[in-house]
Amino acid sequence: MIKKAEGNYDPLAVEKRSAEYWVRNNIYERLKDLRSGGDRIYFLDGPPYTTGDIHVGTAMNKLLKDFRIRYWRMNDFNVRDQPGWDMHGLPIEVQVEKSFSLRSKRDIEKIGIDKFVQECKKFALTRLNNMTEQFIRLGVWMDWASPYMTIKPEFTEAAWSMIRTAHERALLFEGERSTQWCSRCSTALAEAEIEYVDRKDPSVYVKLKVRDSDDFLLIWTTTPWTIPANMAVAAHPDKEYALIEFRKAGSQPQRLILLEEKAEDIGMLTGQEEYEVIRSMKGSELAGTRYEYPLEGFAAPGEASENAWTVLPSDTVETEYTGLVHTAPGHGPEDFDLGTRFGLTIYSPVADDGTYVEGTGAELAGKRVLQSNETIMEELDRRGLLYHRATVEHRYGTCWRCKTPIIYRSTRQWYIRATELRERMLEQIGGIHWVPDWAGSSRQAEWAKNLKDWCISRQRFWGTPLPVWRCASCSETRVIGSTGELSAGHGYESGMDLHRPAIDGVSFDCPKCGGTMNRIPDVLDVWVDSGICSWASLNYPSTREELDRWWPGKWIVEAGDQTRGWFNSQLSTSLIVFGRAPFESAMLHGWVNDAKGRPMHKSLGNVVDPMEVMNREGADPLRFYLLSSRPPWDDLSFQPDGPKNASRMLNILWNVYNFASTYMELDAFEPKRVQWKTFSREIKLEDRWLLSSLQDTIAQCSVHVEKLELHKYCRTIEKFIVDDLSRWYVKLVRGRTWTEGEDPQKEATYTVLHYTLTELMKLMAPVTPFIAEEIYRAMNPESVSVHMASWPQVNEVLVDHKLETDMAMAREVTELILKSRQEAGMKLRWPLQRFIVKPKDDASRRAIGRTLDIIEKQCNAKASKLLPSNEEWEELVLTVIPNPNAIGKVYRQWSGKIALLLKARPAAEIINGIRKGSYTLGVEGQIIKIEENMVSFSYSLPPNVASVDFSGGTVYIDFNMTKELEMESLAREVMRRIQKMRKDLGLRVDEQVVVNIAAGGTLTDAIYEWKDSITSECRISALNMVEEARGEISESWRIDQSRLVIALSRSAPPEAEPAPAEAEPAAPEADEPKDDSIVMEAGSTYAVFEEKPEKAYALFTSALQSGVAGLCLTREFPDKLGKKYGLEGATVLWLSTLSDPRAIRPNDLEKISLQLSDFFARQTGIGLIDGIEYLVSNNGFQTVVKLVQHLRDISAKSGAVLLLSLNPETLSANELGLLRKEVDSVI
RNA sequence: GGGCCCGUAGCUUAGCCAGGCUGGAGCGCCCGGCUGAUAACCGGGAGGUCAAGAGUCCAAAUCUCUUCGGGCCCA
Repeated sequence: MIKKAEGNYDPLAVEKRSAEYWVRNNIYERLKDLRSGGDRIYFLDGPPYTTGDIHVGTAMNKLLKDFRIRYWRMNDFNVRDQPGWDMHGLPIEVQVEKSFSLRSKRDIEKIGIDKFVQECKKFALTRLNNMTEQFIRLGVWMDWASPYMTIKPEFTEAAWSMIRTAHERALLFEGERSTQWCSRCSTALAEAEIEYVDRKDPSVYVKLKVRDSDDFLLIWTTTPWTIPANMAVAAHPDKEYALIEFRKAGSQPQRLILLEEKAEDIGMLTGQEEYEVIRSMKGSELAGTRYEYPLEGFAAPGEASENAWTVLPSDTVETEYTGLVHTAPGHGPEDFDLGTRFGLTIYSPVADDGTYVEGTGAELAGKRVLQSNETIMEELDRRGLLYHRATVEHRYGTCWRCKTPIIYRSTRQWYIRATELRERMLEQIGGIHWVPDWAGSSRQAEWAKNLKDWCISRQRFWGTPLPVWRCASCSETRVIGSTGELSAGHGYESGMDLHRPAIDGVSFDCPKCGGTMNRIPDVLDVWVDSGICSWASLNYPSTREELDRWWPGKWIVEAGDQTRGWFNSQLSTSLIVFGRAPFESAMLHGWVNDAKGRPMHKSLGNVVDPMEVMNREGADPLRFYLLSSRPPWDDLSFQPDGPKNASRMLNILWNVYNFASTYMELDAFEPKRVQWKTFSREIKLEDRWLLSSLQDTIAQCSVHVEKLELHKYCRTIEKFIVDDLSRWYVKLVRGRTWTEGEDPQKEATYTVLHYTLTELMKLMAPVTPFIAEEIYRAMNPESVSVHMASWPQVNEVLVDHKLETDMAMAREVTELILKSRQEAGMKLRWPLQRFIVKPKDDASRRAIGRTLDIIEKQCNAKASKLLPSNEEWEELVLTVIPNPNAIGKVYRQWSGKIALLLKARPAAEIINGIRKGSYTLGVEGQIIKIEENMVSFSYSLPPNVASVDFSGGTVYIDFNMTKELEMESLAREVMRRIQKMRKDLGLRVDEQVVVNIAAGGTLTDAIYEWKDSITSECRISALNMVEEARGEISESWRIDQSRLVIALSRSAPPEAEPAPAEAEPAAPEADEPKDDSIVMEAGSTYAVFEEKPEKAYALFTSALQSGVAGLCLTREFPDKLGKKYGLEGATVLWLSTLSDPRAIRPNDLEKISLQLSDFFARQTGIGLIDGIEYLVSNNGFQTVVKLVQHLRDISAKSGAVLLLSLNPETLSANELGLLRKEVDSVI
């Protein structure tokens, strides 16, 4: 049975209920079972890093995944949805270092690698659990029980195997290169681990003295700390350089060699007054120029070679600054290349912790390089070699975790020859389906074109060990590809942890020289771990089974920054192992920035915590907001109000659900019992319209979801809920649900609402899974879960586009009339006399024609009229406008009089006359002929009528009030106030009340006139006009100028739930004095006037005890009544709208009459009617009196006793008098 | 410096690919209404040089180019 919604929309409560339901009933597992036979989809989760808490970006990321997985499942796919975790690497090492207060790598070695690594593992696992909880709270359904983790042995094996394959294919090499290095972490970093930030650095112009000359080469650099390692100067061979003499008063002239075109700019830097080009030369001519090492004696220079400290030609030099580039092959990557080409010493006097090594020079050794810029600049200045210094702000790389600025330093590292993979990678990128397409065709392809060799070794601890062993004596190397191979090593133990330091203890005998091979102590770049996850998580290469079943992945989705990250690492590793991409399609999603569009950073203090948002607004609102506000691939500026607004929309949905379920429960609506035949007969225009609109919504949502335009999907749903369902449909059908008793049209509404909510919840299940589950299950108590339902399909039978456009026109007209009413200051509660529609064509006429009563009702108009197309409304007033000029020309002195006469005549008569030929008037005995040019005509609106144009014509709105309308308006004002008071009293919608009103004048008249409507509309059992109004609550009101006091009381004590037997007091029968003084005669009718029906029941039970048959018609709950009075042997007919076999609807008078008549006709028993007032309020006084008369006559014939019980306060004096007349005696 | 994305009301945005109605919404603001879906909701109003400039076209928010600003990726 459908139950009323649980209170107002409380996202947190709904989410708790749904989440608990899912866990308690294993819904997720059952869903997977349900879809296990479907077509397979391998979804690949990009593993988040286990560093702490989820943030809005990761929430967005998982949301997109969750959405698509749920959608796939609703389309019967069997989805592999294993989530993953990236758990190795520097970020965790850095955090663990902090927790141990360690400051360097050496400190780690001091406390022991084992302890450190164990702590890293513990850290990662704790964070993993924490983050899992958070994703679950967000409503993400993935296989949280068995995620893949990059620290597991199968990942180590897969990584080793990949590296072994790379080695076999000659794609693995060790080389000395200029490496991006973090001095704090003492390790190399890959491109993907570098974060670029704006940073201020020195901008320095340094003079290098040309040998055996007074000329200087002018170089520019931002890294003075690399000058000790200077080995050469680069110049572009094709550019024009010049030797220039700069002159300035009070200074020695200086001769500098630089790019000729830059002479003026450079001169201005130091305020040179004039310059002279002594000699121009090409860069190629400059090549070979020897200069003096600038820091001789201060820093130790690198080892000399033939080209050391000379100008070298290089095409990479740009025409910026001086065009002469300081070259330190031990540092910059281009410098390194140039140095290698010209046989320079690769000199890097910097240790792995970023300090100058011993022997660099007394003032430098042991100093941090980045802090030595100043020392070096001062020294250069002292030597007269500093031409100019300033600062520059530029983008500079920092370590992704500790934010230390990177340095370039030449080291020996292990590389994957990614450059070899480039062509194949581009080809694969072209074959992948990218969303949006520029993500692949432009971005990823652009990245791949610039692909560099991948440095995979790190000098750290917490990571997958590099599987390379090397002989200490002969340097023979061996790459291990599996634990199988490893097991042949010394120190290997079965099942051993493959991490450092345990793995470092495994050694091999050198096959070449018999020496000992030890592992190179490096670990792998973490991007290797995540790069191989598509097969490592399938336990390949240990077994092939899962790989064959699933691989390659169907779809991945990550933020745009993964172009260089996960997208790249997956493509690279997969090309090595399988020669193809590991996924078929990829989607890019945007970043979630702060409200102003700036990226969220702890340092900026603008980070939004998704858990906080969920705890405040709820997960469903957050989800809906994140998906609805922008296309997934655009960046999103997170608005603090966003989730709140989404919640407001969901609240409207909830209100619709609340509305539907309230009445469904009240009427015990059973969707299964609805018969199509009845339904299709009773269905009304607005029902068919909503059903059609729903089909549109389904169709559009399906298209949007297929195109992954989730924002459009969300907006389509929002529009349907707010505009169509709530603002229009519910408004239209409100009246139907308010009718009492069985009503096929009401049932049709329920059916439509039930179907609509059910389908809508299926549509919403992927985006707001919690509320969708609650409403879906409330509507379909026998169903297990909305998430096990199938994605809705359009039912073509229900589509009616014509009706939709017609209804749109009806809404347009309604809105215009309402607007017009508002402008006229006429409240909606006051009935409008009428409106007239003048359609401009037949189509509009048909549209308005079929929806006219809807418009009428919505505008609260008593009547309306639809004119034939293009026909003018006959009540428009035709007025004649005399033309004094034309009249005066002919009739001179009479012209004023003629004009007056014309205006006094009916305009229609005049126009008809003129049309027929002429119209004549008599003025002072003269016949005056009115010519066509003497008058013109115009239509004007009758008084108090407004006209508004709409797309299909014009509407005339008649605002004229009549006495009757005013009465009705006042009555409605009274009703509204009673309704408000009912609510204040906290009554159920179907509960009866007694109302006493003290009012005067017109108001009293209005109330009398509309009494029937007021009593039925407000469920009043007795409405009394009194001098002084008293009741449970009373309130004083003002309507226009009149005042009134309304008092309101419950007519019966609130119906309590049937209480457990032991709580119920013992039947009071024995204690109650029986009133034996009254003797009831057979065939008579008695009325008992009493506040509570005690005497009546006493009489009834005593009669029963004498053995006669009894029948009781009551509003009381039968069980309760039985306990109280012990009505053995009596039939109880229960007046109630609830569905219960004993219940009989209070407004079903025919049935009531039938059953009672049947009883009274057959025997000489006693019948008690308790609750006359209830019958009165449902059927009107007159009708009930007729029933009483009818029963009285029957019982008089058969000799039965009819007993009526009623509270005299509930009827007016007049009514009581009338009733008295109908009975034999009043007790 | 290059590649890509974005720029529409105070804020968040639809429309742009396939040029053509009065550039639609939501939030906020102001004014009003409704009252048994109601700690809700509904209507109206004010608020736009569609980032700027140029071009194509009968017609440009939409197509092209340039510039400026923001983001991502890379030099």
